[in-house]
Amino acid sequence: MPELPEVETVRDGLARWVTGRRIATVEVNHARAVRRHLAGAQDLVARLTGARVEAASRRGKYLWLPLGGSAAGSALVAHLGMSGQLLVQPAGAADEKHLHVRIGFEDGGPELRFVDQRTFGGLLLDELVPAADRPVESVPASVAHIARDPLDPFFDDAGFAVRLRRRDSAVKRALLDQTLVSGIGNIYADESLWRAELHGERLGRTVSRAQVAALLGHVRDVLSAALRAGGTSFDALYVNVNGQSGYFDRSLNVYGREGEPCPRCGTPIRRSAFMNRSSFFCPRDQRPPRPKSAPRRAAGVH
DNA sequence: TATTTAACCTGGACGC
DNA sequence: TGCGTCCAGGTTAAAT
Repeated sequence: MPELPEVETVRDGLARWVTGRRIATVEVNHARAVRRHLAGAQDLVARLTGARVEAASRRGKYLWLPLGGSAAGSALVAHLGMSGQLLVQPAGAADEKHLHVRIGFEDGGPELRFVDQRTFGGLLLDELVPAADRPVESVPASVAHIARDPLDPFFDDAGFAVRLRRRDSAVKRALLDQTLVSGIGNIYADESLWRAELHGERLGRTVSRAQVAALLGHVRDVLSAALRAGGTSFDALYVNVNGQSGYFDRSLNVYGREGEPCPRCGTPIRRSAFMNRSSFFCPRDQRPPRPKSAPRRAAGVH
């Protein structure tokens, strides 16, 4: 699934292959893929046509291409959802089964394709606005609510710790909250918590400052290692812009490894349901929090 | 206000 | 073989 390392790998590919090129044609085959562009597919096509791609940027799991020329001040924003792909393909290559948007360029070179099996992802054209915490930086308005990611040099470690430790909900829920810290999904949340020897259901307010600092360090280690491996792929659902899979899945310690021995202590990895998805953890190294005790009856009352 | 849940979506795995 | 059910999970609107 595309989390930060996968999205960054795609961003890097877009920077190499698409930057500096002028858009000639845009074809939208599936309206759901542009549902977040509220003005509609026709408006998206009209505004993109003739625009020049100036760069490829990212915040968390969101990608965007700042535009110049007729669309200056705006950006083509993409989110890959769970199965979205941005592919750079020769213009004559066979269409993918779930090809939803095709963007051709004036130079006649490779085209940019948005392919998405589950259509949780999508594209939109949006205005760029100054970042709230650093106005010299601009982000699409639709991405402004997303926090910086832990690999961002302007990520605020102390602010993250304060907000996390104020929470009356689970640490894993906080890691997945993109308005608190971005780029982390289910896979890297479980891997980071395992490395930090923290159970994901521990409440934020029970975690010490030192534990938060250590957790952030592990998050950065996991994300960086996955980035070096080109991301994690379990199937053909995540690929870079050239259609190649990453290989970090070979380095996963707990995710998807129910019943296998914990690489640290040998205890079988356990799986549990959490937030409508699966959590994988070592029951020995990551002690679950004690369940909340039932409210005591007042003395003498039956 | 803070927190949690459900819906969206498709294809593969699995049981019968 | 074919059918039905479950599962994967990022985001957000709705519910609690």
